[in-house]
Amino acid sequence: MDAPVANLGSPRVRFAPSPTGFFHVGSARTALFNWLFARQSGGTFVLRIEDTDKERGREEWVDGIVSALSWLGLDADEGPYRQSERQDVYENAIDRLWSGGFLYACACSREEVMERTRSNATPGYDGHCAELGLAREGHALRFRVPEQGTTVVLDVVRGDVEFPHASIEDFVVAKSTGEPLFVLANVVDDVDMGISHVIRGEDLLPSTPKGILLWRALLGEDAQLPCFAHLPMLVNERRQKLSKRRDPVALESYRDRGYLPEAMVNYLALLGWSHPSGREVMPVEELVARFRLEDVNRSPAFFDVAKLTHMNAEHLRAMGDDAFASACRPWLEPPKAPWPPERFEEKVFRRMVPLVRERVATLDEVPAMVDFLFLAEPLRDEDAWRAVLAEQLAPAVLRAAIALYGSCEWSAQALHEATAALAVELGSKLSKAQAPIRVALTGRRVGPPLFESMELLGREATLSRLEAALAAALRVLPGDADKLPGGADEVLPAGGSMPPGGASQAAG
RNA sequence: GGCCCCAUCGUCUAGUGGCCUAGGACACGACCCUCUCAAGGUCGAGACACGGGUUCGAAUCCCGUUGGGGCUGCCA
Repeated sequence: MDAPVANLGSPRVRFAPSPTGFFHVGSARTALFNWLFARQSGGTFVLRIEDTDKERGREEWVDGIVSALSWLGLDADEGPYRQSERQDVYENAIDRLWSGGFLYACACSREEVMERTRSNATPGYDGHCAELGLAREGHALRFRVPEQGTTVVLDVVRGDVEFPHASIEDFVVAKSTGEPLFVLANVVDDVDMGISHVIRGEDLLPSTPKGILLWRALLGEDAQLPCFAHLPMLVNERRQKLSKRRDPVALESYRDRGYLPEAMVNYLALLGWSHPSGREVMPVEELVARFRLEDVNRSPAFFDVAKLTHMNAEHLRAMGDDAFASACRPWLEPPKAPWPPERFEEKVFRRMVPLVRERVATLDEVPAMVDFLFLAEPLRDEDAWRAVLAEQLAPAVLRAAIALYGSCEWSAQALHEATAALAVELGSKLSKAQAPIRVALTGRRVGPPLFESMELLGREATLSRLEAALAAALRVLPGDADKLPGGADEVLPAGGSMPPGGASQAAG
């Protein structure tokens, strides 16, 4: 091991996940706070994979960590280092601890340890093997915790936390195979990598005094310890620590559901920290500028998807057309999009961008906003379709619309005016009259502004969809004009002119 | 059980002894705007866990209680 690196110069922090599953939003928050601190202090952000347990780590999980950090934009300055490649460093540390008399070999089986723990008044393992003088080889190695005294954790967010040594058992630092355990490898690496600030979840607070004991055993009683900051836990609605088993915590799933990395970062930053001005929606640069470790609070925070969703909508609305369009990319082709790729028209979509952007909270809502433009027939929301077309006014509106749209100027404004006039003619409000037209064209009762949509859809598709809807409306209203042997073409109003069947005006 | 942490609206939080009849945001409700839906605007309901201290004065400091959580592995 190299000489100790004191807390001089710029800070060095590390994010040290273990690759035991998909990437967790709680891990993302820890990584973010480390990264923010490093960036705002001009420090170094180190990525270290804690894969000392060979039976659990999997390469794909390491890839998951790296890609998740990359998606969030939390770039590491060093690493990833892997503990699995640093065995010699730990063995060397164990040698030194052994020869320094800090360790003893323990031959107790798991069952024996459990019995001793249960029957003994002192917490944890009772130190049974401490004075047996067993050989080092083939045995687990335990750290000899002093019986007297207290170890104090100096924590930036929690203040000084005291742990009486009497409450700390003689913990295992190396397996009987010689492999190091987390608490040892973690400290050895922090020392070796010159880590100045340990920023991690509060669940690690109870193991911190053990780490400090090791740190001092390795470097001496007056060793320069890192500055600790234990972040409040992220909890579920039942106020329990977020769990991979029961809670939706996979970062990837949020990405796949159309959440923006900048929204995720913004939201995560607000869990346990707040901007001094109270501002909530802000770019990452602002987070970097204002983040202070000392301002992190102490109480657990519920990961609230509803608020994340709101944050996402805010970030979406703040995006430029190009950025929004490119963020939409994955949602504009199968399997996320329901239309055949060859029918998609970039120009048409780009015209829709400003209308869509302010109506979606997540990107996976985008396809449903525009699918009617790229599908031969709109996808029908059957409930909406039936309900709207069953209105008494529907056939008249559709007939009049067909007549009007056959000849009017094909622009959103002209269509708006024509439809408004139609409503007046029928003694209806425009808001009511537009409903059957909307459902005829888009299959849904809600969606982007109707007249802009119509302009892009084009006269031909508009008219044929209106006619199909009229036919359907007459079927559900038998009293109106029963029996339509010839289909929609025969129900055009007498005074209406035939549609010229012009070519699509879409995206002209 | 032991050790440790935490405690302001349903949720995230502001608040560091008087500026608090406790502020903001999300969610919720009403209204306005409006071609639907959003967005936006206005308004509304909604919290200092409890009990003792200290103090002229406490959400803020101290003690206790209660509640919640974490840790307690030859996992990390």
